[in-house]
Amino acid sequence: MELSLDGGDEQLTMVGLLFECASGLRRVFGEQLDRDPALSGQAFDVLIRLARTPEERLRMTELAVWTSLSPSGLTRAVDRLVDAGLVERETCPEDRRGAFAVLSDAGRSLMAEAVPRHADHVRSVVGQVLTPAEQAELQILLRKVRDYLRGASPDASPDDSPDDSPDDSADGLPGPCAEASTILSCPGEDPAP
Amino acid sequence: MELSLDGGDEQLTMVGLLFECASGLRRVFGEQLDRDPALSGQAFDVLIRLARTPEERLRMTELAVWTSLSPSGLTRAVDRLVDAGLVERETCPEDRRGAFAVLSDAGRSLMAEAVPRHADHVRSVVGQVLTPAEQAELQILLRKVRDYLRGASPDASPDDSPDDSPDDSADGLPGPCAEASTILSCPGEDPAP
DNA sequence: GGATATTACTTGCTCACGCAATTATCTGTC
DNA sequence: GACAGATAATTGCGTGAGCAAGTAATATCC
Repeated sequence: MELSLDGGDEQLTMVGLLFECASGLRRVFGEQLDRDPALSGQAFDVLIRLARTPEERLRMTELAVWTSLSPSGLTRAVDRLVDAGLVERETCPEDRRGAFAVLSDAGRSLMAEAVPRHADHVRSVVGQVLTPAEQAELQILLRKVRDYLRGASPDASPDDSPDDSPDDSADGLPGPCAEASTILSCPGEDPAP
Repeated sequence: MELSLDGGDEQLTMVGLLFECASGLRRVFGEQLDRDPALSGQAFDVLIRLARTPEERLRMTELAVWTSLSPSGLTRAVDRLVDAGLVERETCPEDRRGAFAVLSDAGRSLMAEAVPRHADHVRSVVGQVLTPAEQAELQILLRKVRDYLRGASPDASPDDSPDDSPDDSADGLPGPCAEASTILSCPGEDPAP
């Protein structure tokens, strides 16, 4: 049985390619990042997210969304970073259930050194594969997918909150800028200044 | 310090978006697949790879590459599938070190039911986000990235293996279909083989 | 022909992640 | 003001993944 090969599964193929690219890039960049002693790819992901936030602090929940981690996963990740001295926890005065993860001085200076190096690496790799025009095109397409996924996040049930319509731009997430997670982006401004 | 926000990091942003898309899609499709008992996203990935191979059998090493898994990771994954009765191990007569993973009858019939359903789901999601033209474009771009990563896998020297051409039919793998891993396979942030 | 290196896979160990349950706090209703 | 329900984060537990080391068979070299 041939299970519909050929061109009948363009979408399946596309998704497969996307997964393959993600894991390949993670490997390539992870290897580079791990040259810094205590800087796994995951750690870098969390740290750059903080570094690129106005006051270098984010609520745990928000950080979890940006890093595509579950709440518990983020708790452990931050635990490790706190142990490593790169991040500090701070309780939220307005809502005492909440906690901020804040970049420490050590974290800031580590990132000041690591980010440009990593960015150069990424630039060089991407530059070898795609022309600037292609890069721009790919970014647009991926952003469409990402925006859709943000909206469809919780569950595609008809019974829940009105925030999952496919075209909305206000899905309860951080600011207008809404950028990529894992390795970068530019969180515009804070939701609740 | 602001760590070069703004438009200076287009490539970094792009890679971040790609990671975010991958993990979002993995979540969405994984949820659906897990409705089948004993069909994790990872399992599906291995199985579809086998199902789409001419004789429904692949050497462990090859399968590891296609699924973006480490050799040990694949060994365990196949162990689970063997326990579940979906795959069988077969020793290679020409090279007695080697082993084939072969789709079992149960595996074949499971996939015969699961693949079309999954493909419909993927089609429907992708169709909601991208026009056919955009899908085609995205696929082309991702394939470029994937092909580069295949070459850069072991060591990033410019003269890589003649592995597979853009339409991949020449990498010793399933002929005309030869596509990406299909669902899932995120090896976290660790370097592979 | 026999020692050495290489390849193909497996096993031991450790660790990161997600799910489910838990604790503490906030919100809403009466 | 007190109780029910929702929300933020953490912890217990199980699982899947990678690295390093181990085993077996093959390839290479003298």
